[in-house]
Formats: sequence, C-alpha cells, structure tokens
Amino acid sequence: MNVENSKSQMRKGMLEYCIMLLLRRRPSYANEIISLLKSADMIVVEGTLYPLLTRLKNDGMLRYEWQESKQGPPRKYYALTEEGQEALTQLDASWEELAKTVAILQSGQHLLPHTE
Amino acid sequence: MNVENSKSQMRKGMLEYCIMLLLRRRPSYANEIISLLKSADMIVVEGTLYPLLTRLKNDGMLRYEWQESKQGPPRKYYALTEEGQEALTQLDASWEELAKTVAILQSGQHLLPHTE
DNA sequence: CAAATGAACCTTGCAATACAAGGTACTATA
DNA sequence: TATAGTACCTTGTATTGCAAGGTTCATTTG
Repeated sequence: MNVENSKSQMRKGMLEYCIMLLLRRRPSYANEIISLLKSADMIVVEGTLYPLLTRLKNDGMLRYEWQESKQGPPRKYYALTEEGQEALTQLDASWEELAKTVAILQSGQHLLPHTE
Repeated sequence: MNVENSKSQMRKGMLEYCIMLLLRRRPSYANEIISLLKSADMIVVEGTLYPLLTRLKNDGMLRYEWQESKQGPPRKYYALTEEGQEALTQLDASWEELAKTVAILQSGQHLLPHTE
C-alpha cells in the first residue's frame, strides 16, 4: 500500500482502516474480527473480509500464525507487521484530514470568492 | 437511494456526501464543484463527477437548471431537491455514527469479554 | 475571418472491490 | 454415525472511481 493512494482508498472504504485498528490492539482471526466490528456497529461479511485480509498480507501489512483452538478447527491469527503499524499511523493522519474536510464542508467554509 | 444502503455506501466513499454538502450551501455546476472540493483537499475528476451527478439526479436527490454564463458555454447548475435535503440529513447522522465507530476502534473499547 | 484556446458538457473502458452465495475441513455432540 | 458448529476459502456479479478521449460553444489571437 502506498500512502499517496491511501486517501483515495479511504474515500472508497473505511474497512481496511477499521480492521487495522482492531489488530493494533491485539491479533485476531476472521470470525472474531467480524464479531468485533459488529459490536462496533460496522457490518462486514466473510466474502469481504477474507480477500481483504489476504490483500493486506500480500502488501506486507499483516502476517498470520496458526493457533489451535479448544473448540473447533485451528484459527489463523492475523497481526500487524512493523510496516503495517507504520502504515496505520499514516492512516490515522488521513482519517484526521478526511474528518476535517467533512467538517469544513458541513460548515460551508468551502465557499470560493465569487468569481462570476 | 435508500437509507439502509447509505452506511454501506459510506464505507465505500464519502464522495456523494461531500457533494451533497456542497450543494446544500448553494447550487453549483460540475467544474465549480471540482474546484470547491479541491479547495477542501478532496480530489475529484470529471469522469467521477458526471456519472455521480447523473446518478443522484436519477435517484431524485438533485435537479438541474441551465444557466447562461458570461464567459463560455451555459452551465448546468445542480441543486438539492426536497428529497435530497432529507436524505442529506440522514447522511449527516450516518457520518456521525461512522465517526463514532472509528473513535471506538481507535480507543480499543471494542474488546469483547474474553470468551476463549 | 480562420484557427487556437478555454470552458463547459459527456461517454467509454478498465480495475478495484464489497457482497451474496456456495464450498471444504475439522471438532464436538447427540 | 450423523448433525451442528466453527473455521477456512472461492467464484461471480454489480458498483463505481478514474483515466482517457470526445463534442460543443464562446472568446481571443494571428
């Protein structure tokens, strides 16, 4: 992921950002991520999440580790890499900017001098 | 546009919202919208904007009106319809929610009780 | 007055991606 | 041993942002 592109990505979706925020706290596996996001009122489904996790892993943002579970099959725990942590820091900044932009648009300060 | 769908849309892009925010202030035409968004640090290009305006118009959110210009060809001024204004109010609320969700995720309050 | 420039409009094709739907494998329980 | 539950993943479709290219009209310039 390059940072130039991040604002563009952010326009499309907050999802990557939200998932990385989750993983900043602690490693997690797909079904847990879905539950956690649901508990934060953000809906995600498997068909969205799996490709996204793979994408982030291929971009070097995440790595995973198989871990046995006491109930059911083993789980693939994803965690942020060093690179992922740095990227996330930049996404934090992008989110700040985006929120600021929206605030400006909401307040109407975007008005240009009347050039007519 | 149905409101059920709006949060989903918002995940993908803030663009519709931002454009409707602009038009809440006053009617505007495509090139001006691009300039205004640029001045608010949000990049949009023609190939994105025209289809989007058409979509919003077809959904009943916008209407337009031709207006002569002192320089160059006439301009198509877009404005929010009644319905568009109502939808925008709901988008305001969706944005609130999204921002709150992000805040929760940033703070780590999303952690579920450890079910192991 | 012809040509170039600029400002407005719009369309087409591509790539990314969210989601619905469906599929596989392992574990535990009935 | 069959069913349910939990985990993994893939495929196909629809949306949509964007790059690139195209048209029209008015003004300016050669």
